[in-house]
Amino acid sequence: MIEKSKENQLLKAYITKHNDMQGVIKTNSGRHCYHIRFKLSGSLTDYQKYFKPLNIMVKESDHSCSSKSPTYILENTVQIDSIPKNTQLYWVNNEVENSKTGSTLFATKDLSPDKLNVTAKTYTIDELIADVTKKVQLKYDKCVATELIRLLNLASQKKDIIKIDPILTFTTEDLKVISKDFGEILAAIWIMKNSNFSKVIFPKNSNEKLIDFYAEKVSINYPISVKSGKGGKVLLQNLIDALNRRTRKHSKKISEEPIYQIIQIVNKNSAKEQMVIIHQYLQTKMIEDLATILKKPIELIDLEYIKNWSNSKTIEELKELLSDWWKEYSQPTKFNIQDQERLVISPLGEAIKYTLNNDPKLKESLNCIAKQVALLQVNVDINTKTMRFQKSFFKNAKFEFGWPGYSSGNKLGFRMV
DNA sequence: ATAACCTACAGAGGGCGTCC
DNA sequence: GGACGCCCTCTGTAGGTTAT
Repeated sequence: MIEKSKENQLLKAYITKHNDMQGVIKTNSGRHCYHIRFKLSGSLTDYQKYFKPLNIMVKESDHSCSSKSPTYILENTVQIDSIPKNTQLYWVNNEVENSKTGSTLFATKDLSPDKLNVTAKTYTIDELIADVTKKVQLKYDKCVATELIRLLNLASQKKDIIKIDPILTFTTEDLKVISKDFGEILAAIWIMKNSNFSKVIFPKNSNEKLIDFYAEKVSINYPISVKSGKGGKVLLQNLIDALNRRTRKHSKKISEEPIYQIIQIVNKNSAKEQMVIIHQYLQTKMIEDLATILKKPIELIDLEYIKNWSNSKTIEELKELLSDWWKEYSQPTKFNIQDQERLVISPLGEAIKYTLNNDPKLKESLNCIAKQVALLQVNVDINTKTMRFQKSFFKNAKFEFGWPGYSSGNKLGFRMV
């Protein structure tokens, strides 16, 4: 394992500078270990060729910095300025064709409306199919483009379950990415056909998080959200942003909602901090019990204290101290960790959604707000043989608090159930 | 420029109810 | 009583943004 050092920091800066000149864009990711991350296509021989002018050689790495993309070691063969000879730095090549897992055809978001350049413009079904067809033909080779175009045309049918015959040649992993990103475009085509919308418009990606597109009927734009597979959670903040965007005549003021204080806590505090503070605000039994274990008054417990406390003990000691508490509320399963506060914060977060969902006032308040935010959620699920669509009206749906979990780093959210 | 933080996207896999 | 599928909990990645 190569640790971060003054020397490889310099090496990273040196490579970054060269990449910038070559137009190779760096991807920011500081996870797991100190490394540099950028895309380079080809094989090891091609990489050697790329790095040769820099007097850097590429080696296979026995340590992996990413489970999706391969890790290599970059090493300078001569001294470069103040970088000593043989300084090593991990490099993650996130070029999609080299992915170890997942799709090897489509990188994350490559098939999204934003990347396909169809945002901020209104489309009828035919216009959308025509434009996306053109974009896909430019971007992918004939085989891939043909299959994607088949999907576009198939989505324009008046049924929920659409048979794909002959079956698709994509792998299951490709199909996940297609469902997730291309699904937004397919859903737009499907909903126009199946709910008599005349046009759709995709907002610019940066603008709206919860709304994937707007569909037009009799000159009114209705917000629509798309989920693929089992669907993810949505941040509470997105709810508020979406509501502030469109003022409704009969909607109550958000600040009068019981959920308002929770939202404030979620907004003002980091993902980890809020898990402590919400428990304190709601005065849960769980935080009382934790206070007993920590031997610290509830109001004096904060993230900093939990960090210091948990990281001053061994994992075995923590298991002994916390096992009853975990058994009562939420059981973590990952123990091979550096950030030992996880063993306290993760259960607090996993448990808080139940506390919130079991509070009728809060849950009703969440539902009241969420129902106003969009017209429809369209679920898309694609496998090699079928494409399934399902629509749910927000006003008839039920919502719950949910949390994507500690390792995601996300704040408290909600989802349609 | 870098490290740390944040967010969108979820998936993996085990428990558990149900069917044969 | 084993197979199967659903559902829930816990775990995860890629890529963008912010603070220093």
